[in-house]
Amino acid sequence: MAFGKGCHLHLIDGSAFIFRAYHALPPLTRKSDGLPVGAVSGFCNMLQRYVEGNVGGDVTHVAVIFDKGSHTFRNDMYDQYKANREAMPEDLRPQMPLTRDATKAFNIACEEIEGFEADDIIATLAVQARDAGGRCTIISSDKDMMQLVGGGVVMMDAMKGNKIIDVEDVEEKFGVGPNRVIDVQALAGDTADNVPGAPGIGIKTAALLINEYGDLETLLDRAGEITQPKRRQTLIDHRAQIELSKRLVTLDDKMDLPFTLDDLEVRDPEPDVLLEFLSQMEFRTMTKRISDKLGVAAPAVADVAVAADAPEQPAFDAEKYEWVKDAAALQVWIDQIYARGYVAVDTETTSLNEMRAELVGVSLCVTAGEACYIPLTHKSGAADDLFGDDALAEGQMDFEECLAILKPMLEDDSILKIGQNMKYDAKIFKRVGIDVDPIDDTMLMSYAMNAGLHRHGMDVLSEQYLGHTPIPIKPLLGAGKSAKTFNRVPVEDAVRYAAEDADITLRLWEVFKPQLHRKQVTSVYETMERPLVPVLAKMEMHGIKVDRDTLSRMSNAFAQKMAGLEDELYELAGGKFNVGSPAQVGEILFDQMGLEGGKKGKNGKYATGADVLEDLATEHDLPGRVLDWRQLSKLKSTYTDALQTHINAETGRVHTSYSITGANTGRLSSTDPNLQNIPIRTDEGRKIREAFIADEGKVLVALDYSQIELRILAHVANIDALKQAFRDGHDIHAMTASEMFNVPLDEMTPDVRRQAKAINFGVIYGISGFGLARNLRIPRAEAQGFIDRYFERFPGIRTYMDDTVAFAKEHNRVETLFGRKIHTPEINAKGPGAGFAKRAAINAPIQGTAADVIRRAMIRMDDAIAHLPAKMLLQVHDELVFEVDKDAAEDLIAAARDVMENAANPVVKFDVPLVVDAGIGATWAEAH
DNA sequence: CACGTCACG
DNA sequence: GACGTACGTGACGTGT
Repeated sequence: MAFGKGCHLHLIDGSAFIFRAYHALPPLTRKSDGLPVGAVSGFCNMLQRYVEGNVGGDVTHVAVIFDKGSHTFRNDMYDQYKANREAMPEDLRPQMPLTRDATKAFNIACEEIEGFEADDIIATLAVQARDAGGRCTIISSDKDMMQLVGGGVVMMDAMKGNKIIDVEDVEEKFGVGPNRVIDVQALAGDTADNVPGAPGIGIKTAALLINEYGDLETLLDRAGEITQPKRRQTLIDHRAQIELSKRLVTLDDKMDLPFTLDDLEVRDPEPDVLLEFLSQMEFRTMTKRISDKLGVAAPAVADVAVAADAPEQPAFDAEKYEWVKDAAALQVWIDQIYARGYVAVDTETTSLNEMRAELVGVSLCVTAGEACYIPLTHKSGAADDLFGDDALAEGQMDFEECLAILKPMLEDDSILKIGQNMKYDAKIFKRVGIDVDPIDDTMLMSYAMNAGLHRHGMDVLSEQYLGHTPIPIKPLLGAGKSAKTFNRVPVEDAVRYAAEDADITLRLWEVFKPQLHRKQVTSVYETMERPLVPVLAKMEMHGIKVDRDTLSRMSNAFAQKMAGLEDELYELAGGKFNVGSPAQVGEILFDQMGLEGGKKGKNGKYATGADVLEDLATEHDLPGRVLDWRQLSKLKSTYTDALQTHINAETGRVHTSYSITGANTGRLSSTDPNLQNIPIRTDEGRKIREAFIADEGKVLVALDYSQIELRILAHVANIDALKQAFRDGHDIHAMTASEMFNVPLDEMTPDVRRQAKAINFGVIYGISGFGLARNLRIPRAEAQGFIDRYFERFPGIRTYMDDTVAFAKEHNRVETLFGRKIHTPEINAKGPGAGFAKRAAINAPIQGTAADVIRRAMIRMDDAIAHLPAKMLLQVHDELVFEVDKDAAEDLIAAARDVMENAANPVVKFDVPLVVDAGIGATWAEAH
């Protein structure tokens, strides 16, 4: 078919795909020869997803366009063009030709031309397609190609869920239509490509000028008419540079191409060619997956290509999983487990909440591909049947009999029990009287190796490391109101699903186990991840007593106050509105009442956050009242109301669940409910802590590290003045203020101290003048002055920050003092993402080291307080909360404080003391 | 289900 | 007024 009306051309920006694939994946190598192939693998996955996404679509022609060589006609114009680009990573270079091979293997046209950038080829093809009366979609988010949009040409951002970028989006980004984009770029320049532009002029100003004068040439000719003197002079002085910039950003859309649009017609992949390539790359699982999809047998060559030392993984086959119905069948599995010495275990239950969940069945796996499920309490009737048959389904072992057989194995020292998120299963087993030990946990292994690269849920891990998409649970359980619990799932379906989870877990373990050592995280995993599982399980199961009446009384009081505020607000606004709707609040403030300074966010709504409303409070009464209402609403809905629903009916206590892998830095996170964000900063909120109480005859004890992150900063950045202040027990913020502002300590004012405190925290967060200015509400220049003075006074801090960022750029990760690795995959990206990654990289070793310290304390705590009538209940990042018999409180404080203050020993010897403050009380409010 | 907002360290 | 910016989390209500 000749390209013409009705045709649709897709042009894929190959380089963008490659770099995304490279940064998205951990460094994989081909087993047989160690060739790096991570980017190729990701590239193939993206192509495959792209192809699948187009099945049934209207695309008639497609090509992947690559850059060729690093020297283009633009370098002849300007030798500094793209001169600030970092060199291509060593392990990416050999993969470049392979991505071309991959494109051809998928039977997609693959084009590159010496001396030209991919962008020029894309421009030429897009124009050809448009002129022929067809449509063109450029798959890229590169702003350099936005000049091409319009007249049937759009862009598509594959990284943002295939968002279409059309003329309107271009106008939003550049403030001018696509035909004037190059004029704006010529003025604004481009840091990423090292296009100079006009100094001091950015996109905003450029768009303003272009819109006023029509186009760049007119603007430059009439530059003398510009009223602002500085701007006028800039344009006159830099005319040549601006004109050069325009030539640099203008894409060549009239190239002579050695092929035509017709050569790009969509072709189906040829299975033999594609699978041959994939198996050469030794993408075993992808070969299997794609051969399944194409409906052909995986080629024998795939087996040949697999290195001899890599045991061939059997394919996943749900039909092979066994339904264990009686003791004899189970015993066969137990015998296998003892012969092997380890087993992957998974439980199925009625709830994700371990304190409410009832055990429904157990699955086991000893060899990849061979797994079983032991259903125990499946019901035969459906849940929604009013007269539902609550009888047990057929073919299930007796519950107690099964547990009696499993218990000795699960508790046997010589049998390693492998789980994915073992804390969950261990708690379920604990509630039926089984102490599972010893354990390994694939989720924690992944976290130790790959924190920051991806999340660590089974679906992600299976997809990433086994190339297998697990059977989804949704279709089995349903969703919304008609959702049922797992004990209502027909046993045949349950066997496939549940046994597969154990199978996946075992396979992941086989992949991860040898990697731990190679990635040098064995000791992190074995000393700071795995031992935390039983510690947290105990804390969570113990829970903390919460008084429902206190909460309920507070809820009522909040409701009354809110109703009063609502009346006042309706009065002020001159009508009813939903105070809880930021959109409506914004309309009232900025449209209806006409207050100044409304800023709209990306979805066109006014921002009405606390900072905005606080600034407006001087103008009008309404914003302040909205803030008061919001505070009450927050306290009521998130705390006094919701906490009541979390009080366990059996224990009368609240049982949170800690996630070990929730935060990339090593911190824990807390859910259902989150007990790490109970209010304390305002008096009203703080009262909620009065509902957290000790059991009769006991008290709550809270111990928290004093300034732990600043102490760690003083140590790692090696700042003598800070270290000495901590040794002397001085007020660290006052000391900082004194050093910076040359104010003697005894003349320190609270305000100066407050500013120094903000700077101290800012440093930990990767300070910027902008951020500090906003925080302190001072002019940006003043904030920058503070920062400059701080670095002048404490030069070690700057060195630490620079070194940390340099380390991150080289290794794509940072480390805590205890060896925890935190990946920063965005650190070498261009664009705003790099700024975030940089600050995160500065913060992570500090926050992470503090997290490691308290983890170590928690792991040692059990033994240290075993002789006391005390239980550890909660962790809040730098604080531990205990419940202890009244008369043993002081003993507990002594023992726990000793553990906490010495938790870094002997691995890290801090130059500063770690200091722990303690409090005792009948409630958490008192104890803090 | 995304977003804005706000609670904590 | 080149850009967009303090670090790390989780839960709630609104509005699509």
